[in-house]
Amino acid sequence: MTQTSPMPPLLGEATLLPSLTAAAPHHVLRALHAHLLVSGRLASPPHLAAFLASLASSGHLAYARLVLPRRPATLLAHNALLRALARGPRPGLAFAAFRDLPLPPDHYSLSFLVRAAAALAAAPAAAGERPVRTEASARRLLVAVSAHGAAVRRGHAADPHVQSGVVSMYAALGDAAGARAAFAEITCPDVVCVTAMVGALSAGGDVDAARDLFDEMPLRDHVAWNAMIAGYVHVGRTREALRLFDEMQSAGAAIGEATLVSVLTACAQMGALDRGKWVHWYMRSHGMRMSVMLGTALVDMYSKCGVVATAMEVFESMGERNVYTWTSAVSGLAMNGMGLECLELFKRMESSGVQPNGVTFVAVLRGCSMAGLVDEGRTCFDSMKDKHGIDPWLEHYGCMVDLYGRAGRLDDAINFINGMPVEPHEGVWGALVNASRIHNNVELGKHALDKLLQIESENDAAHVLLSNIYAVTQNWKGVSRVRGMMKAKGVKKVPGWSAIEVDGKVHEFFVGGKSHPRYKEIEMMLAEMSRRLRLQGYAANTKEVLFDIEEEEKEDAISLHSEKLALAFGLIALPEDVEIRIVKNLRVCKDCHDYTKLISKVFDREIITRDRNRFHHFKDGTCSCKDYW
DNA sequence: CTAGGGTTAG
Repeated sequence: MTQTSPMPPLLGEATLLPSLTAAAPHHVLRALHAHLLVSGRLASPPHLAAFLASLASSGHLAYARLVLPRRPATLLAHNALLRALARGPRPGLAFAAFRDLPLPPDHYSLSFLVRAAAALAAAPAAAGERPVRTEASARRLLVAVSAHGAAVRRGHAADPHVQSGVVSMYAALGDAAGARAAFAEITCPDVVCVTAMVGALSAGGDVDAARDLFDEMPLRDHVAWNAMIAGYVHVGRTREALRLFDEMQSAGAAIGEATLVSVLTACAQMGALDRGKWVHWYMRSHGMRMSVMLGTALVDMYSKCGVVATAMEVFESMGERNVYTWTSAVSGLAMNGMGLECLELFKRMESSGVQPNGVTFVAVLRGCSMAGLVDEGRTCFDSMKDKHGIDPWLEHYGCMVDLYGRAGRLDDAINFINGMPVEPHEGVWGALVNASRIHNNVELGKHALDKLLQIESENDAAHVLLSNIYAVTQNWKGVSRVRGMMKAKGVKKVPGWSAIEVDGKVHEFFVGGKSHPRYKEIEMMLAEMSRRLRLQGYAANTKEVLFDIEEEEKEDAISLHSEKLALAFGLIALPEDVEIRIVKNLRVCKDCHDYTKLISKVFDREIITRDRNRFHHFKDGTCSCKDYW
């Protein structure tokens, strides 16, 4: 190395600054430090600032605190540190740094402080802690208010960067009123502030207000579009999300990763495989990098559309995976009934170095329970605390009851409930109800339903089930009592629907719905289906089971569950060599399940139904769930 | 040297 300039050529300006802002291992940071010292660049405020940020984001805070006081205090350096802390894993540290500032803070300092408060508010509960309203959340509110207060006191509350931060900070806290109030203070909000408010309103569930604001925006950039699309996805209004995405493309806004992640989430929710595949194609044809988030969203979309093989291909192709990625894949295998593969993947995750979290355990426990892997599930549950230090949530207890109950080990399920260190919640009793249903234990079912209704007096499905039990056991007084209870409490059944995608368009069917433009054909097909099933000896059957879910309301005895309408439409509208994919919002009832199995055989079609809980892959007269759901 | 949008379960 020849030294022709006063600066050593080890690292040129072009490579030095970017490498300074990124997180790096300790030995690299030491080398950088030495380099900066020798070259004299540690005296340059931008270099010092970048170096401090790099130290902080690499977690070497003590190191940063050692370097900082030896240099003349500049806000530039201190702000860089604040910024890194605010974006780091422990945003609370930014508050300590703010308190210890040797100079009066400027609008940069305040914007970072507000960001730190927002990050703190949004921070998921500590590992193992079930997300609940605690003193911790009250403290977060105080912190947020104090950050906002500091901005006001220091006279920086009118800075646009601070303002947008304040709005999204209240949104992160779930304080929609706070966000509205802060937004109302802004005399002339710019695009960024309005976008923050669109996000805040969506997060608060008021998407329509968000949309009004969005429509009034004089100028919408791609982030504003993304915020609005995400808002719709967030509340499950997926069709509106996709429609807005179409408008976004027509408007010529830049489609980026965030957009596609939201679009994929929408496709996953509605089971729109064709649109999901289109996004995948779009990514490839535009040379987009398969980032962790995009890859995860793809794995999730393919899983929720029942195409596990492709989900796994994407998963395997990813260079980097985080908890979300692994959990998506584990959960995808679980809901498609692939218990052994699910367990195997979970073990791979454990050795991959990515720590599973509570959600991962919900997924793997569900996988075990779907496949009847009782002992394996128990081992997972025990390892959660012993090996991973995660305290079980109520959801995990519910999974365990489901695991024992489904396998017919009702005594174990009851003993497990009795041994719980916390009060069982609705999910636990719901799992016991379901187990009683599967194993035809009316007494236990009634007991569990009573408990469930004590906790969730408005639970529509529980009422329906209880009434069904009474009906099947010919207790008509019981039936009318439950009906009366429902009326008195104003409990309404959730309307059932089934959806099917044809040529990229999602068609929805409701019970007894005759509004579809091709209803005449559907009706004829239904008649044809009945005729051919009768030849196979099928008779509508609900007598054999003591009580069935029948979550979906029929208007009268002859009308059909929405699922059968969708199935008939699929038989008409899809080519013969294509599998029929149905998504429904409730669980499949026994009759529809039997019916679909036979249709798959008689019509020689593969049928894939996603219900509220899981997938059913019907082929040749059998179902992947082994009649066990 | 700032700001706004995005991924896992139920």
